[in-house]
Amino acid sequence: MTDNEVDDEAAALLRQADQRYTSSRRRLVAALQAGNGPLTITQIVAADDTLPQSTVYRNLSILEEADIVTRIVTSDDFARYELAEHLTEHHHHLICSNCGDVTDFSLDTRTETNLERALQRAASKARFTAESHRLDLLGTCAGCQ
Amino acid sequence: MTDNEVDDEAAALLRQADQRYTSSRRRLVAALQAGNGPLTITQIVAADDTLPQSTVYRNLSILEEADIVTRIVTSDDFARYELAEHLTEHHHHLICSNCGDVTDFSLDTRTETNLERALQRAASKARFTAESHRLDLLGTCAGCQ
DNA sequence: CTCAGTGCAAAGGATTTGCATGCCG
DNA sequence: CGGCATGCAAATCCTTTGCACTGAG
Repeated sequence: MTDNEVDDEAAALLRQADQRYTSSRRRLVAALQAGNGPLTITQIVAADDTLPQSTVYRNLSILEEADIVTRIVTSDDFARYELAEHLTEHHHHLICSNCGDVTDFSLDTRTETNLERALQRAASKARFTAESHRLDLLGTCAGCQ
Repeated sequence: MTDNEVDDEAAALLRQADQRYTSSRRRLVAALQAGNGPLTITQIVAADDTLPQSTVYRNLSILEEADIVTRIVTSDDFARYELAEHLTEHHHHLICSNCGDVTDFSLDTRTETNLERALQRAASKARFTAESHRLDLLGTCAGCQ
């Protein structure tokens, strides 16, 4: 999905949620598209310091409710946000235990499909209705070696 | 690993970290063994209300540092704690999006091994040193259907 | 004009910490 | 006895909210 398509989709989703696609919200979506992994509020404010923190928090929460962004928590004290999966590609996270930074990666389709199947089996055994899965790799990033 | 073995191992790890295995700490380890998934501070205090919150927080953090317990964050505002992986079995989590509860599950060895390999490939491609992985299934638990 | 969106500053809530007391070694 | 562990209460810090103001339709 190109940047413009994401933009259009975001506009549609917000309209559907009776929300406007304001300048702040556009800039948030743009910031998230620019990052190569989920971003913290601090990182977003640093990248665009015309956005006050409260606006960032408030709008991210609205974008989350409209299913445009997803909120992620890792282990440190900072929530991170990324574009919702249907606006990107299914992917996973490399989480650096040292600096806390998070970047995206993907598995090959074969592995992903097999995993999906195994998870489905495990879920039904526990009478659990699975909606999605989340897979993180913990370790040390290239910069922190 | 039996409960007693866990206890012995915990004692050894604490000694190694120059920490005592006090009564509060024993009770925390016992509480975590009893649960069939990671527990929140609230759940722990509810299960053993002779433990003051501050002691629970403080000791869990010490136990975490001694590599006896692991701290987990899901999406809600409560951290959860479980026994470290080397004191249990490798497992994953079913996270209920409705009630927030977390329970354990495992994958068959075959799937787990293949996954491990695929992750290793992906990690080295990103010059990331992988230490462990974390796999959660999100959805609705049996009780919340 | 109206009303949602904005920005500041103050409030909220999980978690942490200071300090006096108690207890293990 | 000495020092770590404990428990209470106060402090922290990310996050949320109240309120008055601004701007788009």
